[in-house]
Amino acid sequence: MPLNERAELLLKLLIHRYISDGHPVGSRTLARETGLDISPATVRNVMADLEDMGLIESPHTSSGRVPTAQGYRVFIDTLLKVRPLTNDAIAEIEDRLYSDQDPQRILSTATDILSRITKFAGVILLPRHQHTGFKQLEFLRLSARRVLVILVTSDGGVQNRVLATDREYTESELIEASNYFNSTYHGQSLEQVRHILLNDMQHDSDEMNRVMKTAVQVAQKMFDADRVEESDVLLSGEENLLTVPEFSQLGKLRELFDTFKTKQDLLELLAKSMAATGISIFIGDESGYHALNECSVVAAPYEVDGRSIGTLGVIGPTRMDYADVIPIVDVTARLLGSALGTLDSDDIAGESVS
Amino acid sequence: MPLNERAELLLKLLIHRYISDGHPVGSRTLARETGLDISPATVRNVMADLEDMGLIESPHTSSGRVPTAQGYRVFIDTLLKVRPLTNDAIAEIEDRLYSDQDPQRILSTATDILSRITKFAGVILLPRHQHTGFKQLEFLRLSARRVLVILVTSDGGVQNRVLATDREYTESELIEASNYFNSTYHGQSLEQVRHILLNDMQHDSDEMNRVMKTAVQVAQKMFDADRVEESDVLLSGEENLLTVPEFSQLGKLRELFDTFKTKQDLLELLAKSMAATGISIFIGDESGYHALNECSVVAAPYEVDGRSIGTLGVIGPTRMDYADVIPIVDVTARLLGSALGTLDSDDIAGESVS
DNA sequence: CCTTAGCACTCGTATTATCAGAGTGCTAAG
DNA sequence: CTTAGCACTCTGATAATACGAGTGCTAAGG
Repeated sequence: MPLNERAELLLKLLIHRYISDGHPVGSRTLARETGLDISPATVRNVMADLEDMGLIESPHTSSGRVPTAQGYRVFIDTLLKVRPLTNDAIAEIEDRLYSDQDPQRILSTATDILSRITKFAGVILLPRHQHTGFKQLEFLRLSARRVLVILVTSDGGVQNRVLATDREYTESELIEASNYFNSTYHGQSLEQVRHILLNDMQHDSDEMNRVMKTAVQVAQKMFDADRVEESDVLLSGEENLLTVPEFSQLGKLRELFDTFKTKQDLLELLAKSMAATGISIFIGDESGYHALNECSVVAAPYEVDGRSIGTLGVIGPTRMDYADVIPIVDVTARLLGSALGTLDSDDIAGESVS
Repeated sequence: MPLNERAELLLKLLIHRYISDGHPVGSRTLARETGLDISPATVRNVMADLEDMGLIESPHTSSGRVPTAQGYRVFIDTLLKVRPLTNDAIAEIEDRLYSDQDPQRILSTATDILSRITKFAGVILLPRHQHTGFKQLEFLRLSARRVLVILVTSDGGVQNRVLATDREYTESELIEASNYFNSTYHGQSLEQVRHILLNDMQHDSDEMNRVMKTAVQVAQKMFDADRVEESDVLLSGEENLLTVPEFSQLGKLRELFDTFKTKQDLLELLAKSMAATGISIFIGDESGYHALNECSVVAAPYEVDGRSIGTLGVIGPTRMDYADVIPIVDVTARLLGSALGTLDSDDIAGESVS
């Protein structure tokens, strides 16, 4: 069931039209739109075909047609010409991303950029720390039984956590411990470190001296806590969705915001995008999540050193201007990747992970 | 213009009734409600008086009456009997707040508690670090020109920031610097430290050795950055407001969420509450912020060691059940204070701030 | 002087009817 | 295959209507 040229043209025009003014579009309008000398009746025939193929539908017996998720899919995959960003726009994104040194803040800047430019919600799947390198671990004694553990990763990220310890450690024990730890695990990936730690815990503790045990125990706790953490998704600009006419029913909106709050579904969806290469687009119910029924998600992984470490994207109504949104997501992902990469290469020679 | 007993009773009943079902309440309903043998006409006379006093108003010429902001004010100040929390409920809040060691997370748990229980939005003004004590500053060399600065405060809080430095510092310089810094400023309040730092910068640098300068410069940067930071307000449960009938107009809602996003107004409002003692309640436009027109904010400062260090509260529609919300805010503030205080006293003897 | 019954009046809301406009599907002719 | 014509459907706006709830006022009664 290949589309002939005219059907393609009409589908494309219909979607453009629908995206730009949001009303179902009828045969007369569409006939005028083509520029060709073609009558509404003819258009109606073609539209009937498109409807049979499941690409468009009419909300009511007699109002114009509206694209279905499948219609958008065909449109995006085969008909869409994206509208590249101007150099100015690119430079502006770049400026904002490069104006900070702290990876955590850069990431949140990225979602902010996405939501501000698109006027929808920006979302980002934070880097999975398993794939980044271990760089440094420091212990700071806060009080008798509370130790602050600071983990520095090769991408310049810093995490800290206050741990309640089982027994009291002295200042010097902790220093020794961190020295031991840093020299032992230097240059490994976090994933590897975690594995080794697990092993070390299984070997009976006799082989290890007390200091090693200290370090391992404390670090183990830290890694454990890190795994549980579900703050892996950052969202911003949700408020933009309030004024999107598609979401004018408060019930829908509530459902959507609840989904945003738990983040679980978003996380899974973005994980899918990360597994793919390039831009992923989930249209309407394609995502499989009920709350995202009327939403589309445009996402792209961002890479450092040629490896995808996370995904960012935009969540908006299915009726969004893909030609605009796609390049924005694309460019932001690239620039974010290189902004993070820059931090990386800023490391002292010899400390980068192989 | 004092209210006689019957007028008070009627105002109270009217507000209760309005709070519970949201419809303007008329004379017949109210007459029935009293239990007294009183006719609707009599009630109407009283209502007319109350309207003259500005305590109630009718949305339209002929529908029942609704309390005005001023009416709520009188109600809350003189007529309201709060509904204390059950011991179970208190214990539950306590459990959640005490189940964590990290002040940052405890604070965010607090807003979560507020929003979950009240079904409105929870908000918290984070502790003003100026008033807490300085405890420890550590420098960690990340790369040639990037230093991680870790500031530990006496309340157990940890802040870290990556700084790009003007020149390269060696590992040992940094250690010396932090030693110098920690011994010099030990036990001072952050406020004091900041002041001394400012002074130190003004004295011509000749009097200071290089290490001192290092520490001061880096710390100065850190404090500066901290001051600018406007992440002083934490909000949660905004999505609860989506289903509040009062906010069914998307325009209003959008305005509200924008206010939430910038946080500036909330910050000012909560600052007012912190200046007061005990529960503050801002009803409707009393707050002075247009977006909060139809909202009330119930807030209470939380104290550690008898000193208010922040404020938490609930943002909901003016028509909220104050009898429930007030004790929730009150109890949460108290428990949060003591939860944070516990962390404090956990410090090793001699390290607490006088 | 306070209370109350009665009554006319005002609005808001829901229901219904009506009508114009937009669009469709079908048929038959070019 | 295209197109004109036509009957039909459905939406949305507008107006008419009726109804219910509630008010304010007045006048009578305690």
